[in-house]
Amino acid sequence: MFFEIRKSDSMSRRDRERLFKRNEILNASLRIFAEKGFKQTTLDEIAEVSEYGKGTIYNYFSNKEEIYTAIMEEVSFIFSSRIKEIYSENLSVFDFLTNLTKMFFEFYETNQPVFLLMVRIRTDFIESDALNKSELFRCNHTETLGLYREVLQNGIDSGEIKPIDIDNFITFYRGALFHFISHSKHNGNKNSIEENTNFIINIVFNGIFNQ
Amino acid sequence: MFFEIRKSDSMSRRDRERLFKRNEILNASLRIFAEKGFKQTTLDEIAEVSEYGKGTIYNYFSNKEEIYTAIMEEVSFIFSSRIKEIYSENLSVFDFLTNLTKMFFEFYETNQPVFLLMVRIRTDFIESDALNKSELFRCNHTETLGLYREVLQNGIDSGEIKPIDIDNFITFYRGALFHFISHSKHNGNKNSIEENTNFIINIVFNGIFNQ
Amino acid sequence: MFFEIRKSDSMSRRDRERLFKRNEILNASLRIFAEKGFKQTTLDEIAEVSEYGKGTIYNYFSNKEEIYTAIMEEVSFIFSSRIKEIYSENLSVFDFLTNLTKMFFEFYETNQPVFLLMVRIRTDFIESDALNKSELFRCNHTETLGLYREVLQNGIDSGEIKPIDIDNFITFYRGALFHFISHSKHNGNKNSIEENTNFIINIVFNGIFNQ
Amino acid sequence: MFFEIRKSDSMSRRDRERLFKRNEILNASLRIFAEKGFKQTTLDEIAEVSEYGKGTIYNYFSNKEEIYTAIMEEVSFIFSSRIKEIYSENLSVFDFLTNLTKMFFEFYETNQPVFLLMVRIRTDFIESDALNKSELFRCNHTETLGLYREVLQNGIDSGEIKPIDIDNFITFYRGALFHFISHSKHNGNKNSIEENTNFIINIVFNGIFNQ
DNA sequence: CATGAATGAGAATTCATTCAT
DNA sequence: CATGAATGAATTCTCATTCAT
Repeated sequence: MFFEIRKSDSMSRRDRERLFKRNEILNASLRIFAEKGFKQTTLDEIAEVSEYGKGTIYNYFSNKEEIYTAIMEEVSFIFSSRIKEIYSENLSVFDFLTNLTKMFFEFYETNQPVFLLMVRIRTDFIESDALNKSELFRCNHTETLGLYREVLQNGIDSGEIKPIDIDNFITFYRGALFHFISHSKHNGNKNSIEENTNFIINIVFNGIFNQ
Repeated sequence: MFFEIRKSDSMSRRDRERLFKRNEILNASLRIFAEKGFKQTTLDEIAEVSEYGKGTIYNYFSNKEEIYTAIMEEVSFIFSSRIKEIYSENLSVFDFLTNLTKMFFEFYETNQPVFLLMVRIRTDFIESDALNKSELFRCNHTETLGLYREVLQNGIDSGEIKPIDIDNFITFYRGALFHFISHSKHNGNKNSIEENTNFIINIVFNGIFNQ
Repeated sequence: MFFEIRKSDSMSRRDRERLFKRNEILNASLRIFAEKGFKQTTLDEIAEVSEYGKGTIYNYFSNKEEIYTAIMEEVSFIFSSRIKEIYSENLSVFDFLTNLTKMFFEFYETNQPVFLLMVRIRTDFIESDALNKSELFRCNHTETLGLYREVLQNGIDSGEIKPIDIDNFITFYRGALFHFISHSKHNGNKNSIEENTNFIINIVFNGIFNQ
Repeated sequence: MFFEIRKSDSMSRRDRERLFKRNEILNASLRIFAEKGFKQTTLDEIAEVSEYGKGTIYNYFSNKEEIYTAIMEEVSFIFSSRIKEIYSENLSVFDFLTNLTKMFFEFYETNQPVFLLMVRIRTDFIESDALNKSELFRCNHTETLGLYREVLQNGIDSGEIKPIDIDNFITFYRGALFHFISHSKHNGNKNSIEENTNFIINIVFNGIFNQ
């Protein structure tokens, strides 16, 4: 499960239970949102999958959008954290992107719905404008971009990579990667994470020209 | 406008008018579908934007899904045609992908909603299963893939490009390109079509490594 | 066809044509009303079956209800006439009802939709209150009842039949007959008109008791 | 009211309440269906008469047809049960039909809408094909017919009644009876149940011939 | 007159949210 | 808190009727 209690020490039993149930609802919702999108997902379904009453859900979230936002914030937080971790290792652009790519593939492997949901947000950003309202979400996004930029700028400065337009490259790379991952299963891709990672990294760093 | 009367010669005035109005409805729907997606789009809105009564819409299409399908079939047909044209010039992989990339950028420039809608389908394929039912749509898709494959295989055989996994490359390339284009405006990309095309082609063919 | 031009002599060509077309519409409507009832029948269907444009129909009738009323008035008129004919022969109750019964069976044979429609009215009398407004319809009904009553009263007076409650008998007899005829096909009844007539007349006049 | 809770012992309060409300909806619908027929009846009206919100109705039935089917199944079940009871007394044809006739008159007296609805089904069988789908309904019908047949066959074998065509007689008798009852009020029939029963039974068993 | 396109009032159905228990 | 019944606003779709050509 994606939503799990992590720092339960400092909480009262009541608070822990509350958080636990809240997470159960989020996990159920996550799966359905990922599969169907925001509008398509009904509260009846969330209630059924989460095995709580429909009314109960409203004790934890004040409306459907809030559930979606909570998920997206957590998702963006997790991704942001993972990226930060990799960033903190002070790697070359090549190693940074290799690790990043591997991390996304692994994430897909273990948390497919979360990943698909993230991809979906990038298209659906209009379906629910909750995200635009979410300070946290935008903040994570901006912060992450900053890390990417820094690594790439260093790579350019050190001569590791060509002096490309950084922001465009980020758009390009993330689009390619997320799309590739989310369509890989559908397209019958049977390669291992390493093979897929190498495939992408190879293209991006060396190109497909022979020589 | 995307839907326009092309071969009106052989039609009666009545038929031409009917087609014209049908196209008006399609053009209006297209914009809204592109912006909001299938489920989000209401018939009231289509009626309002197309400036017809709600009932009138149903004189041209038997339900909402049929409008969506009609659009998608036309969109897929147009893209398929453009790709075929480029393919028929018997170009090298480099020139093929360069022209293709330019074509997609140009398409975005002149028919932004159509392009966005196409991108949306790739995520939304669940929202409406109309597409799965559309023989024409699937057919265009398969045919297009065949062209890609042939060009790439020739490129590999002739030694122009490395012996990459063709299907994975197609997934990668299309994902990258479509995502890049659809996010370029949102990301403040001010480059010309040529600049953007070169940017992408350069990465894909030469990589970002410095030498 | 049920609606046919009968007295066309005194009419101008224009009037004859008008009447002819009006009848075509009525004949088409009749079939559909008989099969589906008033509400279920759409003007689109009437237009299609009658092979006239929807608008044309409104040149002959000012609304759907008027078509229905026109049919009902004609139907009630025809039945009323047939009953009058039989009545005018001054028959015994036995012969009167025998002829009447035979007539209804024959009518069903040649004009099944008309007959079914008539039966339907007896249940549907609420669906369209047109009938309540139709003076002619009520008039035919009353007149017919009068004939029945007279024949039966004469039969009672002459000692042919028992002194039964006349109005109740009429209700009973008509209900039985109409229901029997309209369900006969559905129930797999393969008897000839004579056999069916005898069957009913026999029960009504002699009863089913053995002796 | 027609729908009432009968075996509430084994149910929880919640289930009892749910059943109670479901019955309220059915009773309201029954009246309207009887008066107007299936198509004519709107959910707005059912909601209004049953004094529930329109949405509430959908918590108990998944669509309008299901309400109609539920009613028809119950109606057919009740009638079937009553007929079985009378059948189980092993009566002569005369007593069987007398009791049956009385039962139908009594039923009309206490549950007029239910009776009218039943009569309506016999004409409307096309309006909603729900009935064709209802196994239970067809089953009750077939079973009931079987009882009629058995009683009549015994009557023929024992010499009580003439050797008539049984199926045709059933069609005749039921048509006559149902029509008579449903039109009696409308026709100003003021007789008691006994008088009406005797009237019909007398005709059917002894005929109207004077000796 | 003939036509069929245009229309909107009306009907069924869905679903987020409220609320009494 | 937990629950699910109640609700009505919103949505899709139908169809009698009008009207311009």
